[in-house]
Order: sequence, then structure tokens, then C-alpha cells
Amino acid sequence: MRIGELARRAGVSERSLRYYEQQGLLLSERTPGGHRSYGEWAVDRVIRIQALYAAGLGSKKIALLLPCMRDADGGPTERTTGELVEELTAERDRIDRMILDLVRSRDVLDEVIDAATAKA
Amino acid sequence: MRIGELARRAGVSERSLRYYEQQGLLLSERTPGGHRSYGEWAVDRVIRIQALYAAGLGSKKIALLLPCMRDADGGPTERTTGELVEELTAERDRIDRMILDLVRSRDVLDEVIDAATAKA
DNA sequence: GTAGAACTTGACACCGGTGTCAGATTCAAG
DNA sequence: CTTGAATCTGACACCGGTGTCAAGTTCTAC
Repeated sequence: MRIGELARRAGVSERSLRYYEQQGLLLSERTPGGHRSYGEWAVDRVIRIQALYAAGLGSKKIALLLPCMRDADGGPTERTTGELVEELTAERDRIDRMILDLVRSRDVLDEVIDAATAKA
Repeated sequence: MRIGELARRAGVSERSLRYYEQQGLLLSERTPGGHRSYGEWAVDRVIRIQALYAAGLGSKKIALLLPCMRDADGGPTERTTGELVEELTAERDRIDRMILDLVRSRDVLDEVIDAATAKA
């Protein structure tokens, strides 16, 4: 499939897909004319990339992490090095804290919403 | 207390505190010489502001939301308008989705970490 | 009074993923 | 062919909370 379809199916812009490729997160075959061409595996990968971005990871960390993930994209599943494990653990802990903060903020919002809704 | 102590106790920079004030999120008394002075309530408020920022809300939304929160700061707890409730509900749903994404990303990280750790 | 820490305002820069525009090229269908 | 849609590369801008520096003022303790 080509970039337009991938963008639509993965729910991101074409701009972002080209950016991901530039960051080394997403490979593409090329047609003789230079247009990008993707296999089915690309959809899942892009969605995963999005999730990691949303989790606050930067391109570099994601680039290190992706090859270590056993996936449907048949990647080589590289050996995770000790140093990387440390970084990933730090990221996981950061995400855990972020989740706690978010839950609290959501509860605060719920409280306000409930108070306003049940003001009957 | 003054800005330095507040910054230390709330875990943010003085820069941020001045910015919050500029955005109308944090009031301060002033000494005759113009230095900011805060009561104890400020610590909780700043922490709450931080949590909302971390949840992806912008200054304007937070400014609308803060007066509606019943708190230890003795704020007037303004009436939440219908329009605001809609916005807040949208924010809450967005945060919910964000939490789900984060949990999934964290689980992915855990998987990679476990795989690398238990490779014995 | 006086020294040094703390505070003031104002300005400039950054980050990094994304939007968007321009101009050129390619693809697919008639 | 030809034509219109799709894609290509490259560049510029944005956002918005925060870091940081500069020059000046205030506070506090001796």
C-alpha cells in the first residue's frame, strides 16, 4: 500500500509518516519512480509508534526500542542491551507516575463535572 | 512564604510560578517592596496546576477549571457553566484515552524489559 | 549601613512533532 | 498521449511551558 492509504488506516498524517521514516522508525520500499510502498505490517507499527510518542518517548528512544519488540512485522528482535534496559525501566517508571497523575486529574475533572451536573 | 520557598515545596521553578501568575492561575500578595507572598494554600494549588498541565490541559482551560474546584484554598467555587462542562467532559474523555494508551505502552515496555531480564 | 542573598521585570531561545505551502515528479486511467 | 490525483523533497512556522541571562531593586542579618 502507499502512503496515503497507510496514513488513513493508521490515523496519522502523511507528514508524520515521512517524519517517522526520517527518524529511522519506519522503513519503506520504493517504487521505481521513488514512491513509498508499505506492507500490511506497517499499520500496526505506525499505531505502536503513535502510542509511544503519546507516552512521551522521543524519537531516539523509540528507535532503540522498536527493534527489541517481538512483533508481527517480523523484525529481527534484537538483543536488548543492559544500558537500554535501564533507560526503558526509567521510562516505564516515568509512565507509571504519569498514569497516576492522569488518573488524579481525571478524577478531579469528574468531580467538577458531577458537581455541575447533579446540581439539580 | 515567598516564591523561593513555594518553588521548593511545590517542586517547580520560580519561572513557572511567575508564569502561572501571568496566566491568571495563581494569585499572590505583594510586600511593600513588590515581592510576592503566598499563603499555605498555594502549595496545593501549584501541585494541582502541575497535574493539570501534565494531563495536557492548556493554561486557558486550567484557568476556567480552577475556580470551579472546591478546595482548601477557600476559593469561591464558581458555578460551572454548561459550555464548560462540555469542554471538561471532552478533556476527561481525552485523558481516559491517554491513560489507556499509556497503560498499553507501559505494558509493551514491561514486556521488553522482562524478556531482556529473564533471558538467563 | 552594608554586604550578599533573594527577588523583580523583560527578553530571547529551545524543543520536537506536526501543519502547510511550493514546485517538481510519478502513477493510473481514459 | 494526456490529464488529474497522488506522491516526492525541502523549507518555514507554530505552539507553549520552561530555561536562562541581564540589570536593577528589596530584603535580612550583622
